Amino acid sequence: MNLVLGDLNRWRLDPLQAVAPQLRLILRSRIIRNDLRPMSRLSEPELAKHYAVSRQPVREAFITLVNEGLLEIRPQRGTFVKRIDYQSVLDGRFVREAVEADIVRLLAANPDPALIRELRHQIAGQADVARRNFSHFIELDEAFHRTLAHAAGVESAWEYLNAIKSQMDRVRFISNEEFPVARLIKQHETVVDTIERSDRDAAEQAMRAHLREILNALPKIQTLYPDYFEGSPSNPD
Amino acid sequence: MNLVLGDLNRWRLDPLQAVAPQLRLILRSRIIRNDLRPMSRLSEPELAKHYAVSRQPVREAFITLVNEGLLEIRPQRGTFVKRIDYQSVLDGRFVREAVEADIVRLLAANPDPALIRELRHQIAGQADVARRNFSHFIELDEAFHRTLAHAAGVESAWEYLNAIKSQMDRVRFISNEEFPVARLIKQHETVVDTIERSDRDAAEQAMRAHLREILNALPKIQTLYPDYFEGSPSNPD
DNA sequence: ACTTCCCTACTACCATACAAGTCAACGGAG
DNA sequence: CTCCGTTGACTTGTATGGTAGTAGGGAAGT
Repeated sequence: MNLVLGDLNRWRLDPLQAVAPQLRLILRSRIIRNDLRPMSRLSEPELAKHYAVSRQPVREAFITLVNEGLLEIRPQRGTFVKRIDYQSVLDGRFVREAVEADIVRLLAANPDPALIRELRHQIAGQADVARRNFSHFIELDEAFHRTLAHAAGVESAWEYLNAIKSQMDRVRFISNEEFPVARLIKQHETVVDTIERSDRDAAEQAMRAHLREILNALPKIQTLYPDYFEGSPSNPD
Repeated sequence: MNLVLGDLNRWRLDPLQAVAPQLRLILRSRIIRNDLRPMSRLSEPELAKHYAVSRQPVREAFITLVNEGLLEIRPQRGTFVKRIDYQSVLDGRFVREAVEADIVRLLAANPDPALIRELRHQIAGQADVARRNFSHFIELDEAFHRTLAHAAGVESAWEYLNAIKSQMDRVRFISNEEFPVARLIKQHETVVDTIERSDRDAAEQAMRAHLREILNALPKIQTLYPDYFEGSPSNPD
């Protein structure tokens, strides 16, 4: 069985920069976007040949992706795209809710008009691309939440949440139909509104409700694509 | 200038397991315990020779430690123990406060007598080793907080916080004198008491107060050891 | 028909060699 | 003495070969 190459060659390597980090980004993106599917096999030599590099940088990219929970290396057996750990998604969502609830509380305590304007501007952009380009919407969604963290003065806190966001985004890319984009945007608006009128409790609740949205979609998706998950109720491994 | 080897050879490598992960754990532990100090240089070939392995596994261990924010590889220049990013410690603490506040709220909503007993047992152990062995106390402290996460059903959430804990522990190991262990243990007791009597707000506040304790020590330590930090007010890089 | 063993084709892991960039010391020119 | 270019000993990054372990298929034995 050979590797699922797809349109892998859309990506180009910059010969001036180190190869391993570039491969890391490429593979990471492809896994999150479900272009490389769970349990599919990644062959070190095959990828190396395809990019005309040696096996070593490929291997180093693999190692970093193992640390991010996206790959699984089974020694002397092979390297595979990790299935999505159901419980980890739930727990990651829990972490995000806790952190971002505190963030909006901070912001609502002392609303900054410039920030409100910026957020409203971003939301307008989200509405623009809403249905057309789901992948683009996720980027804008990422930017929105990152802006909140930045405004609260805890931007590096957001870095800590990257691995969490990755797993949640994987779920979204498996089946974007399950995510009511219009509603998500409405929730963004509610968050901004409550911050603007300095209603800390309402802002916190709005953010918590927003981040619980995935709880509606997750079970459906797990039922539709059970093979993509592990550690789930119906697939306890 | 050569590497600070110290009593590096206290550690032994198990020839049956892969070398790179073992090196990763050894180096990680030495960095967190401030045995390898910020900005000190780590030489790939020197470490390789010392452990009688090749450069490759050493290099792979380095890469994982870069991802954990403990090392910094400057290409063609050298590999150095990263200085502690002041803002990252603050933001990491912020994340922990948010998450663990929600955790104890969950636990207080439905207190489990068996859990309360277990936690009290752990606290007794903490008091035992309190002054004698600071390193051991930190391990028990880690176990305490992990037990809370486990009981709340979000143990894998705790995994996401590991990198945060690492940086905070580095601060503690730089100068353990600044940390009033007796008070920390008292705060643990307060957390357990409030959970037991199902006082959610009090439990949350107790945990938040507990995790703000490092805010007292951090500025002092930064003043005493400015070279160990970067991104701090007085050392803005 | 079923089990056991071996052989082959893989794999990840490690060792070694090579390439390319960095930096400091040295030495000669002005 | 000062300045600048060169050199050479470092560094990390990449390439490639070798080793041990795994899995699967087929042959031999029960």
